[in-house]
Amino acid sequence: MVERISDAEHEIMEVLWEKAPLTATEVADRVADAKGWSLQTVKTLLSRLAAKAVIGTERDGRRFQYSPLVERDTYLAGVSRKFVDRLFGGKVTPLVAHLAEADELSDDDIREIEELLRELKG
Amino acid sequence: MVERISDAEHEIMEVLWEKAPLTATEVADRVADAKGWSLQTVKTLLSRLAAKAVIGTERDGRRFQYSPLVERDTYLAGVSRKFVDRLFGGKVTPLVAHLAEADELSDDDIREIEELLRELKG
DNA sequence: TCGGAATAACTACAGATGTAGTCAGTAGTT
DNA sequence: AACTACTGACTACATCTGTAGTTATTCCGA
Repeated sequence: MVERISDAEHEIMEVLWEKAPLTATEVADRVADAKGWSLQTVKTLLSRLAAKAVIGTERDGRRFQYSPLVERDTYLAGVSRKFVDRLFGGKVTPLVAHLAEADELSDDDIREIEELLRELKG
Repeated sequence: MVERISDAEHEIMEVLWEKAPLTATEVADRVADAKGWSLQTVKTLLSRLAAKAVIGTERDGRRFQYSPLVERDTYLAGVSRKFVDRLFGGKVTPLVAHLAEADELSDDDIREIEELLRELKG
């Protein structure tokens, strides 16, 4: 079971999933645009993630290199599962149905998903 | 925009979405099995939901009748949107793809979804 | 009418979260 | 060798969350 990752922590993870290892400063640079967090804030989030053993640290002189210890897919699987369980009784179909009815699905989306499902069946 | 509803609060909402209006005691009875919360806890959650204007109260003598002010569908739409935005770049297809690859989709699920999509187009 | 039971309002409190500030050590520069 | 800037470690603090306890009021039954 992957530890709970908060919203802010998740932003950091996305950066590290895209490229790792990175130093705290490098991570801060990459979230600066989107979030405008101070370097200190980023460091706090990195510490918390490291404390949860979701990312690993490797000393590099006076600083650390941070890398994810959890695959993005693994994390997504856990979160998706929880989401579907909590809101749609664990069934994916109602979720898709809901998104469809809420007009979240364009015709293109529908075609894409149909294609995907065809491939799944072999 | 619907206010953020916490996990515990969501449990309460599910009860009220199923049947409303209900008094605090009635709500407590209905979540007792699943969650084992004390009556006080349920009342706190009801107060917080009322403070957020997600449920409404109507005086009934010395007590309150609570009812949802937000439709379940509306709420689900908002939460689903946020979820898909945050984790799948706003695209539903990758979500379905992910669930599929993570073996979260049974053959039956796939058939159901295909059926659903067919209806959507027709 | 009086006392107990029910009920809302208020208070509590620890842990998580978002968002930093401060401090102390170290590496590189002059 | 001394100073400065970078960096991790520790501290801070308001808000949200989960989970109640306490208090004051009010209604119903004896």
